[in-house]
Amino acid sequence: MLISELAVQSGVPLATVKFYLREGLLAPGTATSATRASYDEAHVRRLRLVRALVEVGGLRLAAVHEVLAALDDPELPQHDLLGAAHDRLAAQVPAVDQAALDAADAHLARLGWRVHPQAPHRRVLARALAACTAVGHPVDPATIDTYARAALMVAEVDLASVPTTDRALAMERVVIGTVLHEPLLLALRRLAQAHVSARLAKR
Amino acid sequence: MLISELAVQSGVPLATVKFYLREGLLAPGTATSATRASYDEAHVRRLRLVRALVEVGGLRLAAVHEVLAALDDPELPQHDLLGAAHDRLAAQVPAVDQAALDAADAHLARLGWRVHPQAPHRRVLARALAACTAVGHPVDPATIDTYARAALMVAEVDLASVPTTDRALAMERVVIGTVLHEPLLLALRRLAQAHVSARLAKR
DNA sequence: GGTTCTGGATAGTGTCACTATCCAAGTTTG
DNA sequence: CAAACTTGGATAGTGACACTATCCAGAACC
Repeated sequence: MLISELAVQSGVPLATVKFYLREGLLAPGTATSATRASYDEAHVRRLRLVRALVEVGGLRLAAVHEVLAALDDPELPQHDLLGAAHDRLAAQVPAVDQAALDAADAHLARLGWRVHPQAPHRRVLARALAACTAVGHPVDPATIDTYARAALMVAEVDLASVPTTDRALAMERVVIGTVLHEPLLLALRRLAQAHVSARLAKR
Repeated sequence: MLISELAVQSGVPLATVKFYLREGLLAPGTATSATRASYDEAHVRRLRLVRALVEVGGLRLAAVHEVLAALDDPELPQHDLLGAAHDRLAAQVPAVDQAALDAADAHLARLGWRVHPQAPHRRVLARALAACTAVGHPVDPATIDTYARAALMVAEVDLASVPTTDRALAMERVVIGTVLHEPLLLALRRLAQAHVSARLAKR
């Protein structure tokens, strides 16, 4: 497949395909001559994945880069596939002050969740909690508990659906499950809010 | 309070406070002379809200504008406070093709959720589902059902925590609950994934 | 043999969220 | 009272980001 066909197939403008090649988000095709290269289905898939991560997942290209590096890394230990994906997805989360982190850890301890102390999402949690407090609407522990139960339900189906046989497929599933299912969950939450709200209004 | 004090109090650079005033994200202070104005606690609160929405909620300033307009609109009907907030939060979601929308509606119908056909989150859901399918990992209905149950749990505590007496406070709660609790839920989901993953590895 | 397409290089665009500078008018301080 | 500072308002500049456009010389198809 020529680069122009790749562009058409994937629905990505040619100029953008070239840009992704330059940025290393897409592997070069196999050169068939000095001025020609051929691309295959794998390139189409990769291109679609990049677009999905950017447009639906809201990732920036630097994050996409990290994710793709993880996908393509054959050295990545099978057992910490998820941790690797998470680290690469939240690498750029800014530092938070110790008090906020302690508050987040207190919740995690209450929930009985053992997570790696370097897990970047501890910081995300801490930031979110601190922000709610800062605007005068602190999150109460009972609310956290409900959110946590919901999160646990979701996490269980997420991990259950990861194939155990094919490593490459598992890796891809983890990434897609983590990134592309987020808007899914958020959309469902807002729709559920609308549903519950309508239900309440009817009574 | 002078503008320079407001900047210090809120932790926002003076140049940025001026910028927000220009953009209409912050109400002008009450002029005490031709070259002086005074600001109060309400300005500090508003400034903190704007920063939280931007930094933690990831909203762009145009969306913050919409949200603040809703917060400040005394005409807004009490009963559809949530709908108004949602519409303003997802106004710029691009259109999706009919097939994707139909797929999303099929799920909603199965769940028995009655939502307004103009709810912008139907489109968000449709986009997310379509993206998963496009990259070769379609979401199966059982997964959606679990996500939906989790979303419903969360939505119920969200709405239960909205005060019914103070309209202004209720409005603020809806906005904060919708926007600032999102990173909370996402962080908890990822932490839950790590927790479940560790639990599985131990066996 | 002329049009079309290639990879590679370079430069330009538009959006976004600030950030910096300047100003004349007014206020505080010594 | 004068020097130094601060004010609101206007205007312009910055830097990150994700493209998008143009140009090129050398193939390749027809």
